[in-house]
Parts: sequence; structure tokens; C-alpha cells
Amino acid sequence: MDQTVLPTRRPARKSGTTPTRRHRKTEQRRQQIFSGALSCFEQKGYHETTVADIAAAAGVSSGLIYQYFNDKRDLLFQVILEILEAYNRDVPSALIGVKDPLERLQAAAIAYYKVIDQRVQATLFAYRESASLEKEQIAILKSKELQTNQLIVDCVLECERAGFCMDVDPELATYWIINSAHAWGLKNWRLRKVISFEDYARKTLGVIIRGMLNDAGEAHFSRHNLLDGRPL
Amino acid sequence: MDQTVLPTRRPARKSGTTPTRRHRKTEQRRQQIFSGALSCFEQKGYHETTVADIAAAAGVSSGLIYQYFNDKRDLLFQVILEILEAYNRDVPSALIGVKDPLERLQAAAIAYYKVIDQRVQATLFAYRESASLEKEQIAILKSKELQTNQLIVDCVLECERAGFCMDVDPELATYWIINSAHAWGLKNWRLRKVISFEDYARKTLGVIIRGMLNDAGEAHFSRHNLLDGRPL
Amino acid sequence: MDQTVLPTRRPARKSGTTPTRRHRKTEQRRQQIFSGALSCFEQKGYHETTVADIAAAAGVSSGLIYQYFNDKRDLLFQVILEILEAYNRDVPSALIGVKDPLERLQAAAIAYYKVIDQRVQATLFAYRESASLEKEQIAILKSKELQTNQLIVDCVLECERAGFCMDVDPELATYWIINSAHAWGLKNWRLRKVISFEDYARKTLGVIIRGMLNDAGEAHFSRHNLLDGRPL
Amino acid sequence: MDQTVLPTRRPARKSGTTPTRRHRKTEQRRQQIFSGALSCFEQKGYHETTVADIAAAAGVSSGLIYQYFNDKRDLLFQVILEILEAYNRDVPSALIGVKDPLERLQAAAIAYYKVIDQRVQATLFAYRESASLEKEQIAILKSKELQTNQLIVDCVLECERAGFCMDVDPELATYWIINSAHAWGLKNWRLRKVISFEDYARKTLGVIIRGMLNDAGEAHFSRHNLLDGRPL
DNA sequence: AATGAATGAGCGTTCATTCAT
DNA sequence: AATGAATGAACGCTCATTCAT
Repeated sequence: MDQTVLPTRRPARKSGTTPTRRHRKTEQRRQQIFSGALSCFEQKGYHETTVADIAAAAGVSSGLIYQYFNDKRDLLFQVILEILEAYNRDVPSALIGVKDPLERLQAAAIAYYKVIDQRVQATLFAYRESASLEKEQIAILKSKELQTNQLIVDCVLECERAGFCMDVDPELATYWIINSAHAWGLKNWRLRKVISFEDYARKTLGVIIRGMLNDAGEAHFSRHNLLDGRPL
Repeated sequence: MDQTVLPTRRPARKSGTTPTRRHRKTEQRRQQIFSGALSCFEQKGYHETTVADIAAAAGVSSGLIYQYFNDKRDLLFQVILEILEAYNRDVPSALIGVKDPLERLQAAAIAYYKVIDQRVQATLFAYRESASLEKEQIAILKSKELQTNQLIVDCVLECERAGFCMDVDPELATYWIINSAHAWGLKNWRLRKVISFEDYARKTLGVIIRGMLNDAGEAHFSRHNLLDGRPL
Repeated sequence: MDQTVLPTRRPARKSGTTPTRRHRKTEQRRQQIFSGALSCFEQKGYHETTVADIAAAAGVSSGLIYQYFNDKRDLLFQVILEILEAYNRDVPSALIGVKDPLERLQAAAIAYYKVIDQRVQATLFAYRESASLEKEQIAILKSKELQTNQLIVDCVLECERAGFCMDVDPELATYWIINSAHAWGLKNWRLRKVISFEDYARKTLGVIIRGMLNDAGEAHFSRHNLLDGRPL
Repeated sequence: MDQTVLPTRRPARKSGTTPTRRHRKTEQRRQQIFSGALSCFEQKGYHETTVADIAAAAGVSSGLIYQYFNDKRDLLFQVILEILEAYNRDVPSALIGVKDPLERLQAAAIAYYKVIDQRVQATLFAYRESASLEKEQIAILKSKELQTNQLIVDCVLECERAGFCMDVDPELATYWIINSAHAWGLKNWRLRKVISFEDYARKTLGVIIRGMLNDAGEAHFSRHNLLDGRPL
């Protein structure tokens, strides 16, 4: 699926040096530009950032950018895509080895919270600027987002199957988790003055998870609580 | 407080007609331009909207806009400010005549949810574009937001004082409510496909409010529940 | 037909001063820019001319050009169109009052030659740069050209009907005239060193017209010769 | 003369392989690039063609082009020069073995027509793009053109010396031929719909040649007519 | 008060040319 | 000899803002 997602022009590697070496250099350049763009976009926003800014931040000439990305828009798209993909990467890796359904749900939620916390700026930025993309690109981002959501939906479904849940729509429950995580990013300017990340996560996830559980779930939760009594 | 908020140039009324009549006409013009701007901004975003677009939408010449607003930025600022003020207006009016603390909290939350639902586009827009303002203007918006939040914080405090609450930070609880309302706007593209507004409000607010209450609160809530069993 | 030809954005004249006055000023501005463009294009060619060059030549700012023309291409199109239209204007006016078919043919041909001679640079330019237009625009120019050709074709047909002609395709004969006129423009760099315009026209048209006539035509031509024995 | 014509940088052959082999390979590379350029220029015009286009069409890297040609302009110059030289090559070879002056003139004219017909695109292109060259280069092209013209002028002079001609300037008569040939290229978009190449040549050259001949010439022509009654 | 013609700085993008490999 | 990544000057075009009317 990801392959269809990237219409970005990449320099064809043909010959000369070993493909790998060339590819490595190429990939490194791409990364340079990418990072420059991310940093500029986060600091000043998409529209306020000029291509020259990005070039300067990346330490390349402005022309070179167009050998790695189609245009400024494409760069924005790739950057936001990468942010969303980070979510997609971190959640599954947090589930490895976790067996208990309720623990899996907590682990997934905590992982999601953590990505947001690590990249508050990026999250803010993704929220704001994705509107500047083309409809087609936005659709891709949305589907990417749903893909990540599904990781959590699946955990909720496991809990349901285990008989832990009240009658709650799994996607709605997932949105409770996701939106509360996003809120940490979106309202970070205020929340971080009121509460620490850990406390925010503990308390907010606590309410949400308890809000989904039935008595059996509650009982199970009291023995499989990843939120309290230890560092996240 | 609002006075400090408006550095907008307003046309000096000189003479000729009565101040009131002139003022009325002036205010109407201002409103025209304002509405044109709001509509353009919502549809196309701040950067994609040109001053000429606004002029056309408002049915005035582009030059005239500068007699009512300092510049395009100022127009954006005023528009976002107005959106936030709508929140500020609707919540208190929903509390009129409601006495019970828990009912007041619910009424405030429902009112807040409703404003968001009525102006999903505007909410989205305010989230996205406020970053384009100057730091000073952003600070004003943030304080305006806190002002609204305080309306809800106060309700939470009343509930605490009434002995209904577990040990929850009132501002955190308020953010649970507010963020879940905003989420309805921000993720409306998906949520409206999954759930109706009423159900979203009922279920989400239900979890949040139950999450704050102690046993006494729960007991009281069962008799003072505004969320279930009737239209919001 | 000409109306369909002009997708150029013209400033809407609405009110303020009398429409006529405004229109006059507008038309004058348009003319200013137009002339600046023509002069630049003739001197340096389309691609070598920058919009800034045109603005400077016209004595306006570069931005203003875009209020009168869609883009640089459009300006090129309009300029070439005007050149072709000059042909279209001058030929018919040369035919007014001329009755004899053979005289009409000569008058038309001479008129055509003269327009070319008066605007050698423009002719050269039109030949060179029309390739830079869009296919659609080129089609319009070609049809405009055929329209002018038809003026001469009609004269040839009149001569045929009068029984003056050998069996010659009228459009081919027309092209002999037109191409020889264009040749005066295209090879002007050399021809003007070899022969005067008048002599070129007399001799070249002489051969062409005699080449089309039968004996009756020849006899008639000896009494209705506009080429020899007087200034063209 | 041609030597002065070529300021193009040619790769210095240094050592290693035999000069001849190296030269052969070198010449082949040059040809590759040249053909790529010609094809691109014909299809898209000089300005629309990028050096990368040429490199791709030639199957070489863009950098290599600069080892065989000074710059893009030089490539244009060489290409147009080659087109003109084709005229210069084909006309003399058509005269070999033809003795009769009037036949030689016809043979030369027909040969000229044929080169044009074979390379209509190239002719169009040469007309359009030579303006993009430097004055010095244009002068060279003009002299090359006059050189070709002279081949025909000489034939006309032979006819005059043989007593076949009316009092016509030989260079003018030559231009009649040449321009009518060029016209086949320039107006090919229309003429080919109206008439076949053979008919165009027969009829047009017929008029021109008859237009130059006196009675003696006419009589001779009726016995030495290469235009009618056989394929050209 | 109202207009809208006019400005011009500023941006995204292209592409001929160079040069390290 | 050959590559193609890298450069950066240059251009077309937009649009917020001004100001004469």
C-alpha cells in the first residue's frame, strides 16, 4: 500500500559506483532535505516557509530540492506522511510479547500517547497544515490514520471478545484514546503547565479504559493495570 | 478586557449624519466584510483566500477593507476571535436557571458540544489558522479560550464543593470535556460516519462525568442525568 | 467570430466615472502594454523578452500586465493576432470601388504586399514565434490566416468566372501571391539589397498573374494593368 | 570556409587507441548527440527543448554534451548549419551529367524542392529558431544560404547566356524558386491539403520558369521540359 | 465613504552549466 | 571518456497594500 503512496520523483540510480553506495548517498540527501523541511515547517508553518529556507536548513541549493521532491507541496505531504507513519511504527512494536488483551490495549494506548508526546510540534503541524494538501493527498493521509487507528480498534475488539467490555463501539472507544492523545499535543501550551505527561496519561487513560469496562473487566484491570504504580 | 483586544482601525465618524445612524451603517459594512472573510476562510483557508476574494464575497471593493481592518491578518484575528466568543456566549446562557451543580456541569458541557457541532467548519478553521497570527494575537486568543474554559472549571468546582467528585484536577476534567468536544470537530470527517452527534455527546460525556464522580456523585448523577433519556 | 477569439481578461468597468472615460483609459493602458510587448518581441523575440522588459517598455509595473492579459503567452497571442488582423483590414479597404475582376485581384495582391512591407519585422516575428503558442491558439491564427487568404481566393474566382484564367486552383494561385509577399518579409535581409519593394512587387506579381491568365485574360490584363507604369 | 564555421570544441584525442579508431568513436558520439538534438528541436522547438531532453534522446549524459558542443546554442547552430548544408549537397549532385542550361535550371530547382519536401520539419525549424543565434552565427548561416542560392543563380545565368531569358535579375529569379520551395515547407500545414507535392512543384515551377523565358526560351522549354509528363 | 487601478516585493520553479568521481 | 548530482541565477506570476479620484 505504501508504494502507491509515493509519487515523489526519486533520482534514478543507474551505474557509476555500486548501487548501494549511490543509493545511500541519495537517501542521505533526501533525508537532509526532509529534515530541513520538517524543522522549518514546525517552526514557521508551511506557508511561511520558503523553499529557500528549506534549502538553507538542509544545507543544499534550492534547485536540488526539486530533484528529490516534486514541489513544495510534495515535501509537505511526505513530511506529514512520515509523522503519521511514526505512529504506525511505534504502536505495534509496543505490543510485541504482550499477551493479555487488556494489557495490550493499555500498551497500545501508552505507545500512542508517547509518540505524540515525543513529537508534539510535529503533531500540531500535521493538524494545521494537512489542509494545504490536495484532496487526493489528504485522502491518503486519512487512510493512513485509519490504519493506525485500526491497531487500537483491534485491541479493543480483543478485550470485547475476552468479555471485559460494556457495550461500546470499538471505533468510538479508540477515538477516545486517540483524541485524548492528540489533545495533549494540541493543548500542550496549557496542559503542560497544569499536569505532567505521565499524570495526564495515567488519569486520562484511566477514565477512558474504566469507562469501557464491565465488572469482569474492572476486576481484570485491577490485576493488569499498566497505568498506575510504575513508570509508563 | 475586550477593549485591549481590538487594535483594529475603525472609521472615525466625523459629522454630517447623526453619530448613531453613521455608526449603524459603519457597523453593517464591517459585518459585511467580516462575513465575507469568514465564509472565504472557512471554505479555502486563510492563505488561499485573497483580499480580492473577500471583497467579492462581501460585495465591496478591496480598498474598503482597509478602512475597517488593519490588514488581512487582522481580519483573520477578528474572525477567530468571534468564533471563540461564540463559545463564551453560549455556555453561560445555557446555565441560566440551572441550579444543581451536576446539572450545571452537564448543561455547560452540552452547550459547549453544541456550539462546536454548529460550527464544525469554523472550529477546524480556528485550529488551523491561528498559527498564522502574531504571537501577541495568539496570546489574546489563548486567554479568551481560558476564559471560556473557566466557565466549565467553575462548574466542576461547584461539584467538588458539593462533594460529588473524586480527586481530579478541575482544569484537567474541563479539558476532558473541551477536548472531546473539539475532537468532534477535528475528526468530524470520520466520526460522523460512525456515530450521531447526540450519541457521541451522550456516550463521551457520560464516560467523562462518571470518571470524575465519587459514589455520592454517582448517586446524585442517577437522579440528575441530563444526558440520557431525552433529547439534548 | 472575433469575439470567441479573445479569452483575455479585461478589467471590468463598472462605475465611478463615466463608462466611456474609464473604458478609454483602460483601452489606452491595454494599448500601452500591447505596444511595449510588440516592440520587445520584434526586437528580441518572445523567449528573450522578459515580462519586466515589456513592463519597462510600456512604462507600467509588471503586475499590471496581468490585469490586462492572462499571461505572457496571451500577450504573444494577441500581438500575433493583431498582426494578422492588419492584413485582414487592409485588403478589403483596397478593393472598395474597384469593379473589374482583374483589377480587384491586382489591388488585393498589392494591398497584401504593402501590409507586409510596412510590417516586415512583425511578419518575421509572427512566423517565428507562433510556434510558441498553444495548439488551440495556433488553430485560431491559422483560421484567421485562411480568412485573409479567402479575400484573395474570391478575387481569383471572380477572374475565373470572367473567363480570364487558365485551369489553376484558386487557392494555389492565392498562395503564390501570399507566399511571394511573405518572402519579401522573410528574405528582406537579402532582397532589399537586390531590388526595391516596388520592383519586387511589379515583377513578382507580374509573373504570377500572367501565369494564371489565358489569352483572354492576357488581353484584358494589357488594358487593366495596375502593376506597371504608375506608382503602386 | 567550413573551417571558420566551427568553433565547436572537439574532444582532444590523446592516446591509448589508434587515432582513427578514437576519432571514429568520437564522431559517432557527436552524431548521436546531434541527432538527438535535431529530433528534439524539430519536435518541440529550441527553447522548449532542455539539454536533459537532448541527452535522453541521444542516450548519453547531459554532461557529455558539453564535451562535444560548447553550449546549447552551439548545438542549435550546428543543427541549422547541417540543414542548410543538405541543400548545398543535393543541388550539385542533381546537376551531374545534365548539360542543357534550361534542363540544369529545372534539375536544380527540382532538387531544391525535394530537399525541402524531405525535410519540411527541419526547414520550418531552421526558419523559426535561427533568430535565437548570435549575430555572428546568423551571418554565417546567411552566407551559407547565399552559397546555395548561387548554385541556382549560376543556372539562371547559363540560361541567360544561352539567350533563353527575358530581362530578369538572376538573383530575383532564383529567389522565386527558392521562396516557392520554402513556402511548401512553411505553409505545408495547408498546402498539403490542397495539392500534392508533385503537382505543387510542377505548377509553381512552371509559372516561374515560363515567367523568366523569352520566346526562344519558351521554344526550347517545350523540348526540354523536366516538369511535365514524367515523375520528378 | 468608496473605488479599483497600480505597484513591486517576493515566491516557486526551471534549467544550462559545472565538476567531483 | 562519461556520469549525473549539484548549483544558483533568472524568470513568470501573485497578491497585499496604497492612493488618486
